[in-house]
Amino acid sequence: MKVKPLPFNPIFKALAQSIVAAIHEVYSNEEGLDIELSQVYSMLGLAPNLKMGHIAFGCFPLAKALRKGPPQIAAQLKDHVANCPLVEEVQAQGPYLNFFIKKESLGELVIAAANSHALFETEIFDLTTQDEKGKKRNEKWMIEYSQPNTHKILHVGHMRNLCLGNALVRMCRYAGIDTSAVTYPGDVGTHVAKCLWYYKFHNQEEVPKEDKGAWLGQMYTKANTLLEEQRGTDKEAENRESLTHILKELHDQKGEFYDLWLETKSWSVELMKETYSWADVEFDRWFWESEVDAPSLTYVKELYDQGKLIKDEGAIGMDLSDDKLGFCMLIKTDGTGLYATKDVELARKKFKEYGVDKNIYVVDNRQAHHFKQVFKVLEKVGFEKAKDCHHLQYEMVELPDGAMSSRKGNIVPLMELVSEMEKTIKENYLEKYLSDDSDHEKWSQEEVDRTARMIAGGAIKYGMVRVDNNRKIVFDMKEWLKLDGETGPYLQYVHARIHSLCNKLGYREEMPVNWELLKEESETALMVKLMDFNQTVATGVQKLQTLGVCNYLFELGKLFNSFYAECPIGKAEEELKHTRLALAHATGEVMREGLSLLGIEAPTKM
RNA sequence: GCACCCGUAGCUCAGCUGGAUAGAGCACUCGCCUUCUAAGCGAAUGGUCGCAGGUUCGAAUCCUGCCGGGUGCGCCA
Repeated sequence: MKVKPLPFNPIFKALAQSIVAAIHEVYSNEEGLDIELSQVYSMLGLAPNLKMGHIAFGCFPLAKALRKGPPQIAAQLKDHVANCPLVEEVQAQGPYLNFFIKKESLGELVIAAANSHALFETEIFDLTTQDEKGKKRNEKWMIEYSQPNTHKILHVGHMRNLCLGNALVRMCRYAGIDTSAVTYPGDVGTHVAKCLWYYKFHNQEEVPKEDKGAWLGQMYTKANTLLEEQRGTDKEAENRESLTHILKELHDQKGEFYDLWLETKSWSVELMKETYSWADVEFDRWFWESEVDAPSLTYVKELYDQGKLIKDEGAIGMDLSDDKLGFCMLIKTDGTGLYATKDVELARKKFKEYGVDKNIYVVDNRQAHHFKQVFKVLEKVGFEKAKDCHHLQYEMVELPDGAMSSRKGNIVPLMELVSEMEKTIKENYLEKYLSDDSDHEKWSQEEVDRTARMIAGGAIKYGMVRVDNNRKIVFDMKEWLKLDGETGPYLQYVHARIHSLCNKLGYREEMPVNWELLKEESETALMVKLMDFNQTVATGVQKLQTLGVCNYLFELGKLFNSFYAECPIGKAEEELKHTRLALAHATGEVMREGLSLLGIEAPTKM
């Protein structure tokens, strides 16, 4: 992505400055020496373990310019870098300069910064771009995610897209990018016709009072089954005729099926909204497929009239074989458009309405070819913004026995997973709080329900975004109901523990602290990890990946749990108690902030 | 046939813009609640990084070929 990382980490920045100065001091006479602060900054990283140091600088990239071995460079720079005010000690270990940072610096610049929230308000990217008048402004991105079809059911497969897109939007916004979140539901097409066909001619059931969207999804599945059964029989032609008739009414926007479409669509939309609300997702704009349908056809016809498209075998499209992308069909022989046609129009609409610098599509990897074609067509017809369109692909969610398909009906409806999980959580963990047992504080039923909801959300969302986008997720209900180990609830538990701890010991930001007292390895490890939070998010935004943040939070959680087990807080001497409490609180703040980037709520007790 | 993705511990996965001894979780085995939430902590076990070459001071990481699995490639979306 276009954004450049800034030297936002004050500790890294000070070290980088110090290293640059040292290089100039030591090698002032050398030729070809042209090293910049940002370069050195980007070469700094956490040391592999605390015995070696806190932050490491590998001298490899300097070796070529200086024509010296990296270990020699490290040894020569060592003494010149030691006077950096934040540094306790520097060691040259082979090709590396390893820095030990003063506890005072870590305490003030990391712990105190997290507790005052200054850490979360740091600008972590160079976000400015220039507008037409040369005026600087922040980058504007658009992320399109969640493209569910109406008249079908939302299942766990849709959750990956939803959780990934939501997390990316939140991460981009955290990073200061002006990001709009948009969705593109499919409310037209043959799937709708099939559903309405079954509903009108074959359904015997009463329309339920509630959950009409899910019920409608079953109509669609039944329609497919019946159409499949009647294939090859004398009904086949009749069915095809009916479907054509329905599609025509939908296209003409009049007739009984059009009215039926409006009504049934609202049932599906209700289900979508319920799901989005559950997922804590909000969209700035809903782009309906029906809304770009007609304009897309008009536009493509214009392109054809301008001679930018060709007719082949009766269909109109663009020959992209020079780009090894085959033929991109845009108008079928029957004169109607396709998916690609609408996406060409939608891209133009997005840039026109929002004037974004980057247009990202979160869509599964089966559409990779489709988007390459669409973007190439846009480029070839002279749409300059085509270069700013980006397909973010991810792998599918499958069931142990293969791919999910609402056509076949072998799916796990999302809300089924949610209720199953909430039930398990209550039974295994929360019901004990309802009793008058003196071991526990008593909770209200409402608190239990709300907490179960948060934890189920944490488990599902974390499960969806913790693996690499390119890796398939095999959904196994049994596995997902286990809530120990690397899971959302593990992270939420850390937050709940910290909250309860701070509550019990009366944490206040103004408590007198002495950072020098944090001598235990688990304390240092936690501080160093906390220092790396913003960098982790920045990298995630650049790579459009969520797993980095997940790994970070899990490691942070583990470090906290070790610290919690090893370092008594309540029983510690007053000054140490306050200092440790500040460290714990800072961890809680980073955990809460990090979870919120993933769209996950952090319960205060569980 | 062509294109893209995946192949790391028994299972699920990190690590991949080359760099310090290949890491987690689950499962299995041991230990830790009269002490701040045991959804936790500690310890032990477990790997020819698919195979073969190449580039490099250095390769799980980059390049080439092969093997195995998945997906896509004109009238669906």
